[in-house]
Amino acid sequence: MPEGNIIHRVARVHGRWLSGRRFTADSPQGRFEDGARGVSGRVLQAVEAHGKHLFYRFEGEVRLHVHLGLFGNIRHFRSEAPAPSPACRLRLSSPHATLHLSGPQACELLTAEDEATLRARLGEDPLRAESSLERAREKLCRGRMPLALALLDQERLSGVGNILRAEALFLARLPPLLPAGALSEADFARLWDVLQRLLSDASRDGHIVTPGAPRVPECVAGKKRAERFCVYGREGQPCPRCGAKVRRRELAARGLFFCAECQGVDAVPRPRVAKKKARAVQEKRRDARREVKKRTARSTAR
DNA sequence: TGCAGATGATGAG
DNA sequence: TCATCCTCTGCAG
Repeated sequence: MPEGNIIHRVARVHGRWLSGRRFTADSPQGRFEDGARGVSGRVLQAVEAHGKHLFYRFEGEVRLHVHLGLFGNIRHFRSEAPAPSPACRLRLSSPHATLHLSGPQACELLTAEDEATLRARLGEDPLRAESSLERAREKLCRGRMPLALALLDQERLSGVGNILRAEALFLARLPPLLPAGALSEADFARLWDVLQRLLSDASRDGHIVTPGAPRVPECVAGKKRAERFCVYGREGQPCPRCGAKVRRRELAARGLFFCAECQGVDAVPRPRVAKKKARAVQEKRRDARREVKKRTARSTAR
């Protein structure tokens, strides 16, 4: 259930613990047997995160790409590992550490070229050192797509998920339905700053805690996850800033949480997205994805 | 204990 | 826009 912060944390921890170790690999679930054979017996050289994607580089230019999606889960064990669950897609084992990957959306071997193609498609990641505010603004702030949708588009900005979207827009006091192209330079700079802070704190701490959220100290380790947030999952509850009720609405089949008072939602008309243009963009992206898949299939066959 | 919903992405229509 | 993949969590009973 990860957003970019968790992925970066995983990359950091795995890079520290697992790099330099030689792993045997298998697929208890059986759906990644060929890939596991390709990795097995190799030394892990580096682990990198880009947005919500993980890239494991093994000796011999073998690259493992993992995307956890909504359901994916990755567990690591420094001491003796338990038996893997039947859903375990990939198990990486060494005498010092074991990793169990289950339910990923993507678990595949890529060539260097495939990886470069995939990464070229991703937007700026606020947690990556080489990310640039100007490039991020250029990619995010175009067109009439509502800001809340644009933030989840990983080709515009990578690593932001539904929680971060809601919390960042709240902290930056931005209306979620504002057309991305209408965002001013100053507003974008504020949003970028908020995203960087939220992501880096969450990557360090292991969970997102929004500054100003109600009853933060008591709930961090507890079950009431929504109380770590200002608006996400708090529909009908008072906004911690102004006391107005937090609202929820569906946007592209995802729940969007916001405070209409603080974020000036009612002042912004709902944008009309140019359907024909959006469809053309979607088709272009689909073609690009197919091309990567084809190349992956060809390289696996080799 | 069982079930609905979810921190994503993709393909079909 | 909707269905699908797939697993886990939180809540109701």
